This record gives sequence, C-alpha cells and structure tokens, in this order.
Amino acid sequence: MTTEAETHGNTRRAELLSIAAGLFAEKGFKNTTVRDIADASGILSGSLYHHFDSKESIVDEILSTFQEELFASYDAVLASDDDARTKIERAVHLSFEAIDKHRHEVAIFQNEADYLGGFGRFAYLAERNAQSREVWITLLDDGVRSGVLRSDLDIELTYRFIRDTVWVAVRWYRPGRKLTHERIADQYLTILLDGISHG
Amino acid sequence: MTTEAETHGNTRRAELLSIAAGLFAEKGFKNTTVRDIADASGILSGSLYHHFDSKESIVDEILSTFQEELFASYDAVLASDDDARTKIERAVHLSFEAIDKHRHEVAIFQNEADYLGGFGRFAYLAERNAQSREVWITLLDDGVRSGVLRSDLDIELTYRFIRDTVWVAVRWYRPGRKLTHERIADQYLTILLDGISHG
DNA sequence: GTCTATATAACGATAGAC
DNA sequence: GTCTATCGTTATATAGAC
Repeated sequence: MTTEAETHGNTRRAELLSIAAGLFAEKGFKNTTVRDIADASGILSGSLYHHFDSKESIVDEILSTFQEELFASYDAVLASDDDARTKIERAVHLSFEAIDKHRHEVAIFQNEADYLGGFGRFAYLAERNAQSREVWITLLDDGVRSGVLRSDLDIELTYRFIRDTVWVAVRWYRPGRKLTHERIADQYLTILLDGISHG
Repeated sequence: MTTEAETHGNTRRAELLSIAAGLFAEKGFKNTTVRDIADASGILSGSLYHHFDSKESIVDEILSTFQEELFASYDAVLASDDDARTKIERAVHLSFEAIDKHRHEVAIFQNEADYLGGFGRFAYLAERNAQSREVWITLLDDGVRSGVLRSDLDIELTYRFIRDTVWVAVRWYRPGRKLTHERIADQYLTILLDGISHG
C-alpha cells in the first residue's frame, strides 16, 4: 500500500530527478553543480540534501532506475520465440525507443559511464555493459547460425558497430521532429542489413 | 627560420600539450585539473602558466591543431579524381587512421565539443562540424548520382550514421592490438556498403 | 623555466531555524 | 520541505623569488 504522503514525496522526488537528469545530460555531470539543480528546481542548494545524500546519489538513482527498465525489455526480446532477424529488428527498435523516451538517461550513460565507473558504487554500470554485450552476441550468433546473417562476419566487431551506432544517435535525435524514432530505426536497419551499396 | 631555442621551447610545449591531451581524453576536460597536468609533467601547477594562458588555451591548442591537419587530408580526398566509391573508402580509412594516430585529440573532440562550443573562442568547432558534413554529403550525393549507391537512401541520415559510427570507435580502439585500424576500416566498409544480411 | 606562496572564486555538503 | 548561514575543500590563476 502507498500513502498519499509517499505518493507526493515520490512525485516530488521524481521531479527533482528529472530536472537533474536534464542538466546532467546537457552539461555533463561534473559541469552541473548542485546549485544548478536547485536553481532549476526553484529551491536552494541546501534543500536538495533533504531529498538526496549527495550529488552522486542523484545520478546513481537516475542511471540504475533506467538500466533496470531497459534490460527488462531486452530480456523480453530474448525470451520470445521470434526468428533471429525479427529479434534483431526488435532489439534495434527498442533501443531507439529508449532514446526517444529516456534521452537524458541514455545521454548520461553514454557520456559519464566511463568516469563514474571508477567509483565503487557504480560498478553495476560495467556489469550492465557486459550484459548488453551478451544480448547482442547471442542475437548475432543466432543470426549467423540460422543463415539470416553472412557467415564471414566478425561478430565482435559487428556487435561494437551496432552498439555504437544505435546509442550514439542520442547526440542528435530530438523527439517531436519530423524524423520519428521508428523511422530512424527502420532506416538504420536497412543500412545495417542490406548496406548502402547499389546491388 | 627556426632557432634552437624556439625548437626546444616548441618540443617542451608539445610535450606538455601531449600530456594534457592524454589526461583530457581519459578523464574529461572538467575532471582534469591543472594540478593533474602539472603532476604528470613533473612540475608544479603554477609553472604551467609560464607556457599557457589558461586551461582553456591548452585544450584550444590541442583541438585546433588537430582539426587543421584532419581537414587538410579530407580536402585531398575531395580534390582527387578517384571514383565515388573509392573516395568514400578513402574517407573512411582516413578517419580510422586519425583515430589511430591522434586518439586523444579525437576523443577530446567527441566528448567535449558540445560543452566547449558554448564558449566563443571554440566557435570554430561548430564550423568544422559543418565542414565535415559538407564533405560527406558531397561524397554520398556523388555516390548516388554515379549509381554506386542506392537511390532510396536518406542522405542526411546516412551521413549521420557514418559520422557517428566512424568516430565513436575511438571509445574502444587501442593501437597496437591485434585489430589494426586498416582492418577495422575494411570490416566497417563491408558492413556499410553490403550490409550484414545474407544475400 | 620552475618554485614558493597565496589570492580569489566556486564547489559539495552540513546544522539548525522555521 | 525549504531557508539561512556557513564550513571545509578544491579549483583556476597570479606575483615575485630563484
């Protein structure tokens, strides 16, 4: 059961996290001060510490919450009985959908994971990275084995290209423009699967 | 004419710039303190200001020098009389070669251009970005017009995918390992031109 | 060209009143 | 839950001796 007070506290907390996420994504973790976050929230910097232990705790909560949701949806794709090609298409679409729905979180992970990973409390970021690699290697191996993908592929290199291209789109994608995330995913899959060459 | 004193001063200056570039690339511009740079150089932080005006001047010199060299080599490709496909292949190889020869500079540009671009003195970064876009759009347009590339391509989107995938490799590429930059470029061109799909 | 010493500002975080 | 007030630390940068 959830009391009204808890609900209200949670929405306020979520609001602060969302404001902080926008700033972290736009200016970077180190470039965003707790005063920046407080200003954007309409309160003073000291008041933030009623809600969070530290600046690190804020970005920690942003990233861990997002990662949990993201990998749950990857698991759903892996567990399905779709064929190899459909699974790859679903995984790609799922990633661009994450960029659309959670672009701040994706941007923070892309930009700050290396730096934050140096701190013990963010060790789960490296684990999630390894988990993501396993998902894609599985999908690509299945693709080659079932004859959907070319057998001369360097699987490891292909995985890196897919991972990089899919996530780096967060740098330029903005929701609400002409180019929807579904169309970007489709165009990307066309290039990835069939190439840009004629014939 | 260059005197010996100037030569010596320039090598020392180049040495400091190289040390700073490594730190900026590894830890980020904001996360690297002038004390970090001084420590790594075996001098004290105050002594750095004998060589450079400010921390910003250091990263400025790193980036502008690199950009000048990079775009000179792009121009050479554009000016050549190779066919469209060869030019695209040369441009891709050239980028992976830049990652190999100047990975710190590439990494700094990839990670910090957005943030630094906010300062007036780094306005040239946005100009170089536009220049890079023109190079690739020209190459892709020529490719479609000459029948080398598929005519149903979204040129703008294709350009972004190529740009992102080519440069983001700086995140994982390390020189001196089994995978050479030439082989990475070849594998990447195979995927880009022909796709990963079988048939 | 580097050192000693320090100015000056910004930062993350805390304590207690309201 | 926010404010006032401030502590302790760290950051960029400067001035002058050597």
